[in-house]
Amino acid sequence: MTSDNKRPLTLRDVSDATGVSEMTVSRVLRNRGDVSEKTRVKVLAAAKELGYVPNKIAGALASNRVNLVAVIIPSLSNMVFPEVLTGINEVLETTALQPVVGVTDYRAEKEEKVLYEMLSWRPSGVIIAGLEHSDAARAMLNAAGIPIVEIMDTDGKPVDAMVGISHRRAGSEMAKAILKAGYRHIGFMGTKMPLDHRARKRFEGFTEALAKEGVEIEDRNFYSGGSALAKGREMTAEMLERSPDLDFLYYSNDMIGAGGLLYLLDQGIDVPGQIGLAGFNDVELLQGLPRKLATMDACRLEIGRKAAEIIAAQLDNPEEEIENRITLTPTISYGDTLKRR
Amino acid sequence: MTSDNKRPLTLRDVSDATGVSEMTVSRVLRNRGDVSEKTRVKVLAAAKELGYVPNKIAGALASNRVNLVAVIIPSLSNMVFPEVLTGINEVLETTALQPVVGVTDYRAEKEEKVLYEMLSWRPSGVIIAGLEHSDAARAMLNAAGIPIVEIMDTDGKPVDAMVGISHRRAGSEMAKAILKAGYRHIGFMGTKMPLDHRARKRFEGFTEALAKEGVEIEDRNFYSGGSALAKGREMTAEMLERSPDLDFLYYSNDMIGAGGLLYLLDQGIDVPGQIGLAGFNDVELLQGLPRKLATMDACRLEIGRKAAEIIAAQLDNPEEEIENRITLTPTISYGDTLKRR
DNA sequence: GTGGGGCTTGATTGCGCTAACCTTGTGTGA
DNA sequence: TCACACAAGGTTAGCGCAATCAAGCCCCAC
Repeated sequence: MTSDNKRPLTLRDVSDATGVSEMTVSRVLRNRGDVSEKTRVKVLAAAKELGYVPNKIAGALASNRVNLVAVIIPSLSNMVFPEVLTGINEVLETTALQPVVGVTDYRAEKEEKVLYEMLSWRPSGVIIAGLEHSDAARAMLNAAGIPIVEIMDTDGKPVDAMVGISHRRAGSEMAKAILKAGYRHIGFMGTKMPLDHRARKRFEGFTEALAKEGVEIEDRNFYSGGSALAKGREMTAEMLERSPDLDFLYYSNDMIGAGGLLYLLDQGIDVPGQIGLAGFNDVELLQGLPRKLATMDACRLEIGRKAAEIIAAQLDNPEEEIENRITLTPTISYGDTLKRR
Repeated sequence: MTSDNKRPLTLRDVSDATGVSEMTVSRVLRNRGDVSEKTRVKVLAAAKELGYVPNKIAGALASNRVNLVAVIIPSLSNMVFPEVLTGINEVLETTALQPVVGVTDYRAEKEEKVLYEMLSWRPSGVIIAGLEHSDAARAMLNAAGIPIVEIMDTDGKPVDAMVGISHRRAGSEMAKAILKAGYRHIGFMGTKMPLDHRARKRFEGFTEALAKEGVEIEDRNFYSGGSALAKGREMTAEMLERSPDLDFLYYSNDMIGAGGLLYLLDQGIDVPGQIGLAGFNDVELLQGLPRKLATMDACRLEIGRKAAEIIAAQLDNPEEEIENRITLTPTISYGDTLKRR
């Protein structure tokens, strides 16, 4: 506990110290209404001297305005969501809004809890990852009466606005690229995450596109926990032991893909001649690998930016109709591990 | 904007719907005070049916209690702070407290702004990275009248409590280990971050310990921005070109160290025979590298846990004197790149 | 039957601030 | 010289909820 345990300061204290009314102090601190330069200076000096910090709780209650935007995401421990946050921040910094982040760990019941908790602070908007929510969560979003943007994914119906990419399409595009390059014996590796709907959709899009050409995934492997890079190595070793005839490995994220790549290079296997590889996400990390992994970028920064822009625009002018169903197009990057015919 | 734009619900609405007073509804929703099972059930049903979400702003103002803990960190884009957050979360989840994260980008003026913003919501405690703050920030922390824990670093004087490691000592320990292993021609690579005080302290500790043995750093290189892995490669290539006699490279973080390692292996250089390597942080990523980089773990999870425990304990019982200056001891991990004599 | 104790519920008040209105003082133009 | 506009600042009334205290109710022991 820090030193001086006196009663916390209020507008009243600043008012007493300067001789002007509380209202005038409030006006000065918010830069609102007409205040003479003289009193403005005096009030600011006193507030600073006393160390007064306005109580936003009281302010929010009185004005019925809260400059917070709830941002609800599944995880902070891979690079994808921090980058989305960066995009959100970039835009919100140009406004009076502030993001507040909640993490769900990919669990619907936690999402519900976090959402409830955040809504109880009456934010001005919500940015939430995914289109899949519990009925209760969806009901809360509907009833909140504030702008809602669902991000990352556009394969489904949003509550209000949405910004993302089609993961189904991303999977299918990658499948087409792989087939076009001439690979036919394909293995898949991913996370053991029934609740990661976007990974699931990519997988579905992938297998469907293969099926159209009469190709089936010949082996698959899932992991959970641990270092993704190490897991990528392990799983790849296992899979090639089990299915030595594979000529392509598709990884549900770049990190395990990088692990697989490092393993294959260690083993002296010809990549992409004997075996081709691809991941997903285009993480920065890949730039430093001995060979560049084929991947697809997920437009993370752009998703964050657009989502924040939608919130800001709606708050700015609720009447205005703006584009609020945005599907971005991820670009495939062939790198050095997906040979083109 | 979501559908029904009616006036937001209040306790009053639930009260009207059930026929009991607002106070009783409040009691039910907070599980506070004696309420008969019958009315409890009735009220909960009505609240759920209406989709009522309590207004914490009003609640906080009335009760003068806010169950938020402000967590202020420099960045989310490397793995170190998310892991600290995980530790904080683990502990706070066992309490009624909730973390709220603010990011400073290693800039003092932004730290000040973020702190001011967070304090204006009157949190119950603050966890803030580092011991270096602007005078204004320190004044705010002092005047806040709530538990403050400064984390990561213990080389300095805290405002209140602190939990971390001595980065100066971490640097010096690594220097000793390197010398003991017989290396003498040492290069250093790090981030171009005058404001990362912990990196600076490690560097100082490192050079001082070397100096004691009459050894000086022979070359150094700093980077900013871009993929750390790629930068590690580039800088290492440059440095070895410039100073081919180096026999050890010390990196200020594991990510650039990993880049350097991959580069040296590519070049067929004998690691650790010809050149030894070490990084800092013990990131999970290292597990998947072809060779394990020597490093030092920064006790990130534990720092988060302990910090949260201190906050929780102080709020629980402000009188109780608890250990609030905790210096953890990082353990050095030799991996495969720091040969021992 | 009756007084008292515990359980349950209700009424009042105010948290710190801001929206909306109101008052005062000053300068300006006809 | 006077009316009037407008800038500068004050007054009043809540925002939605929880602390506090008071009141109602029921049941049991004596």
